[in-house]
Amino acid sequence: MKIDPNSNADLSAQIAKSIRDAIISGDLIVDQRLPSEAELSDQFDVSRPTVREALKRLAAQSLIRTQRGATGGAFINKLSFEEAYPQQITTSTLLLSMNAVSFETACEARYTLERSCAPLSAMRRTADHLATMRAEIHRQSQPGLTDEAFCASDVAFHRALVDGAGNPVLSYQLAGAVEAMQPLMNMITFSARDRAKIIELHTALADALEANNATGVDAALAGLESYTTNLAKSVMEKRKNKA
Amino acid sequence: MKIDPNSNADLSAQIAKSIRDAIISGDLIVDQRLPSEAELSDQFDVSRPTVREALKRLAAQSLIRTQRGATGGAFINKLSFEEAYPQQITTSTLLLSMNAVSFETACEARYTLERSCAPLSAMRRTADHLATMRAEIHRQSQPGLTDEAFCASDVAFHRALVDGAGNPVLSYQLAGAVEAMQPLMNMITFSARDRAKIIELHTALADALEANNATGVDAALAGLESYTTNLAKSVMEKRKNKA
DNA sequence: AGTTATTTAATTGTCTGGCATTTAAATGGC
DNA sequence: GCCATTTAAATGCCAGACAATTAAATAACT
Repeated sequence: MKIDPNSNADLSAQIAKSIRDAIISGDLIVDQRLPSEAELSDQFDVSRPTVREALKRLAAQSLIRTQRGATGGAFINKLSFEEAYPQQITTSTLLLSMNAVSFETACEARYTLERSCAPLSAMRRTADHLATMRAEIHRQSQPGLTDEAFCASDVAFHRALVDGAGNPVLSYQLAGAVEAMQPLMNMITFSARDRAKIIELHTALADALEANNATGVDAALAGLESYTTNLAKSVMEKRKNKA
Repeated sequence: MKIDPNSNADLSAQIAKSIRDAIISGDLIVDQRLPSEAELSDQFDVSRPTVREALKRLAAQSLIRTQRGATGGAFINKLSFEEAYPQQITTSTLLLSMNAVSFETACEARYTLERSCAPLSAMRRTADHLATMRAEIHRQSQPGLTDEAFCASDVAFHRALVDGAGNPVLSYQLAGAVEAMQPLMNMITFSARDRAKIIELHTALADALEANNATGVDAALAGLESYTTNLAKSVMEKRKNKA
């Protein structure tokens, strides 16, 4: 392994890329131990701090994990869906907040993706998924619930719907879309009347899912999308008038 | 800012988290300059190498960029969709290869998501999107094309379809699903007959898109999914018999 | 005065060397 | 054979230094 010291990229970035490529290509496999930091600095002909910076880059992407002690070192990490979730959500959240994506666009994407899960979920959802959704509906109808808690429950409800499709890849992809919307949703203050309407649609959704009725689920989601969008629009309108 | 030296997490990880949280919460805004490494090491009461490791972690997630020189430093990076794409693809690819996701599951997720874009794309696709797709179809019918090139063209074709929906959030979410499939698709060797069938379905898809016919697009995608799945199944079958 | 060349200061990038901490294995005593 | 101790290997962290880069301040020259 050799590194070009005349490249405009950092040495640590080059080394990280070199190792990352080896992981992606399959040259390094899960749980395999990388050479020690001292050995790596020999191989790449750089100092140990530089190697360490490279390893931290990889650790930030959950590509490796490190362990101290005699048999320690850096190991290729088995990237799990559970680990990838938060990163996906963080990235999606920042993308939305930094790129001035309109509420409509984000909402459209979210419901478009979610509706695609409806047929599968209507087919495969288990009793557990249904129970989770009913429980969240119940929580949502509690009076003293804060807006944040209401939104969190909303996320949990929709996640159960998505998970009902029984496809982990789908769940992963949807996590970003659904959870990243939460900060945006939190900006909307839900009145008691709005909550009742949302709960009504959630109940219709759960009923349809219980009856394995894909069309009904889809209709409920469409209803939610249009209601949410209109709600957001009127909230924005009010704010503009006040200011 | 204070860091707990007794936590089981690395100091650099804690510092990175502290800064990352400040970015997510909006305390640090785009293009804002972080304190210099020397100042940060004072503030967090750690050494400069430790601060640097923290900054490299953030750089690995494209959350900051650094610049050398008198007015240099670390700046909060505006995370763009373009930057986020490759990371999303890398993560999706590794998730598939490390978690023994079956071809069927991955394929189902990919086409489920893609079909959800069909109605929007049939409504909004521009002439450009259509031209890209026609061009890719033409490339796919070239005789001497390698399997890799054929798959790459396939990806470009489907990406044009997704982009046609005119929703950047949707395009971003789909990028992972579509592109991460490519390595799996590459494992299938396409015979001339298979390619002809795929091109036929692509043509039908483009025709339906040109006619703003959402149902037609959806049908073509459904056809592609079942054809691809069956193809993969028979390839796996043959391999098993040989071995 | 205006323009160009030079110096200076600030900052990141990298290296050397070292010590602290953690962990498992080797060693030794019973 | 079992338990306590030592040892060695590895990561985690630090101090200090120098190199490279960059922009601004300064000086020199026309």
